[in-house]
Amino acid sequence: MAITIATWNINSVRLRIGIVEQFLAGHAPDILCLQEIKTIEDAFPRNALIEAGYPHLAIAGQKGYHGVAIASKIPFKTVEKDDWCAMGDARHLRVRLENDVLLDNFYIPAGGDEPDPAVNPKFDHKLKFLREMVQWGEARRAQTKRAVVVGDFNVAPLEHDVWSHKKLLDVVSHTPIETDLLAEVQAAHDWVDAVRHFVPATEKLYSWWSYRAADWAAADKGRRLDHIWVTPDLKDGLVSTEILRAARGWDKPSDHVPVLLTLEV
DNA sequence: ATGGTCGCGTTGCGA
Repeated sequence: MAITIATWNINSVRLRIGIVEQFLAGHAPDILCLQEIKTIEDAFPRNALIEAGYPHLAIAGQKGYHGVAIASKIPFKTVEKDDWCAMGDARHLRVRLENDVLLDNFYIPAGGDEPDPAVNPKFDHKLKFLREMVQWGEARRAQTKRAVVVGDFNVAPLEHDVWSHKKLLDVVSHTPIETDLLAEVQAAHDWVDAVRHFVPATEKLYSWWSYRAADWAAADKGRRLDHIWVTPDLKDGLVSTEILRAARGWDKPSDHVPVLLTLEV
């Protein structure tokens, strides 16, 4: 069967539940993975998602910061969450689907402003998180052949995943130390970048535009921070992808837009 | 070169 998985950094699910409903009504993914829900689990807008047709909910919440969730039309066999870097942050959820496909949803730390782990603890945390992901991939690759990983990775890995490769080489999200580490994460499980499977690496492609631009669309200084990867065994099942740029122009938008993948599993 | 805008939960912090 073909399923559609979407990932979206929503930047407060309570504030933006209206555009979540709009997105689900218009695009009807089978599974929606959210990051930065910015709420505890008890205050998560469960009823809105159930009424929208997504009764299967996995939520890892935290007061004020971070937080991830998975809302699904199809049931989960299991739900797990890992504690990355022993920080106690709500940055990860894993579900097993009925066909035994594993789906991991990540919110990787943004990393602050200064790209130097010696002076910036937030950047140090980001690099440690990525190194743990390398270990995770190496440990799991032998036993997990059918898996999808999505999320806000807060790294724009390729030259044309940012509006100016040269100008962003020393900007957190596109520094070589981060892009090299993300490449290690990808290699550790031979992950296939599902979106770039369909869009050539020579084409500019973004999923995030800063709130600080006076006119985000005119300036178009975006970055591709949100990703969907699949294991090689699922590569032949890739059907299509979409980055919903229009969502950046919706009422009271998130600074990220939904990224969608349809695949046969 | 600088500062620009968000959301949460209080007026600072993280993005």
